[in-house]
Amino acid sequence: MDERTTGRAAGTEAPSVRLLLADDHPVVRAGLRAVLETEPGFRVVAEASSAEEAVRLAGELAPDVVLMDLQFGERMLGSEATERIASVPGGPRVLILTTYDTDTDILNAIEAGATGYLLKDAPPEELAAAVRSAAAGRTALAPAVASRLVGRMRQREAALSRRETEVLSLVAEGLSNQQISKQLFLSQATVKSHLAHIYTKLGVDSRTSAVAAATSQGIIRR
Amino acid sequence: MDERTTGRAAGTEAPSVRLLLADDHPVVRAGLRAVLETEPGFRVVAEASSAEEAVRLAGELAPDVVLMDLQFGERMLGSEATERIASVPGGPRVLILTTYDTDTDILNAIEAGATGYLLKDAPPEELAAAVRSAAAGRTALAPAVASRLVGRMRQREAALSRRETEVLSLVAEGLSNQQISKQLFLSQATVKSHLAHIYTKLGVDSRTSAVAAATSQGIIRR
DNA sequence: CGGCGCATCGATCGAAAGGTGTAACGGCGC
DNA sequence: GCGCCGTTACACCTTTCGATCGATGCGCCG
Repeated sequence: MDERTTGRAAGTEAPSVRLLLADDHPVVRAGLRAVLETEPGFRVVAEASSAEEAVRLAGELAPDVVLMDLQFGERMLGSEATERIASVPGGPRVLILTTYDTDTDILNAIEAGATGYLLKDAPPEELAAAVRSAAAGRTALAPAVASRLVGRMRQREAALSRRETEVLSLVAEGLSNQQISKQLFLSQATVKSHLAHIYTKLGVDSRTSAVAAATSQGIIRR
Repeated sequence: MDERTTGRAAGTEAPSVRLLLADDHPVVRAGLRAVLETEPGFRVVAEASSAEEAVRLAGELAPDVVLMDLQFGERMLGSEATERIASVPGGPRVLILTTYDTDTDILNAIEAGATGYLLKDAPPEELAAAVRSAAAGRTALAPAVASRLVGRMRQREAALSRRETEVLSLVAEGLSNQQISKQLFLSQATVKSHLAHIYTKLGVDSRTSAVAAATSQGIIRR
């Protein structure tokens, strides 16, 4: 709530946390820079506007923490960049900073090795605290994210197989069983079979409600 | 790329454009502030974190331009706030600044009286230029937005009626014709009738593809 | 005032989708 | 090796959906 100085004295040797900002929105990068550089103990060493650039700069500059967006323009390589950066043993911690909070996004990011997951509507103090936690190696989750995680763990049924997800995606695009069977070189019976399994797993009983459920849970995008 | 001074001399009488930033993300507000205040001729007089606050501050402070987000937390009152601010005769110009660029969003915003429509991934120069245009009363559209608009005008068929949109939304949530009829106190015949019209207008032939088409065109959300 | 679009309801009929049961095959773990 | 799971596939039956005819009342506009 109230502002208070950290326990450590400031004048020792300035152990600033070195940051890399990765986001495709210039405005967001400027905002993060503004918010974080006013806080003591942070130094933004570089900005990346694409996932590829983030991976490259993370390797070259070896920052302490990478603040990473999950949505980069059209392609969603944010999670992949996270994985590549986080896989380096002594490498930077990766803090995900995104607008959305779908279950699968969160899970994927954590599986990719992210140290924390923040939402962009987080207040500056929360942001700064999370970065400090990440720099120290501690996990940092936004409250909204944390509650989603436990809810997700409680009913981990909704794990569709790769094929099922593929079928459901085509359903979401509006294709009929007929069209899906042709596109995937299957019989309609198989498509129906997949759909029946999907319905059971999602607890629904129609293609449209399956799409609705999967979309709200972030299993399929768009 | 390179920094350069503006053509106008700075010392005349400082006719700064007075700005109100309305966005629910603190980081974005800070970013806008950082980007715009480094440019000469802009002054941020206030920030609003909700649509209601934006309307109130716009009335009290009478800024020249309001930079307005369309998505405020859960409810989408951004367009409503735009309408209320823009309806005042001598009032501020409203510049929409959002992440999404769906057709109906753009159309609604412009109908609500917005002077311009920008995307958050716009580079700082484009942003500053748009604000200057808006302050001068000129319309400012992001290139991506402009091209969408003309494409939209070309095939303006897809205008669903209010009732049709309502039905389609329920379809998108996964309800059956039966359930929709009960929820809207209609007969299934009427629901079917609405759907048939919807299919004709959207050029599709199934509920799922109607949802897909409407979603991609931004007619329905989520 | 006579259309026109919108919203409401009805009936019919064929096609599509969903429910249930059954089964084969390959991979993976205990 | 045996069982579980994912993927593929088929048959039969019921329900739902979509397409195509209708029809009525209402408000708006030229």
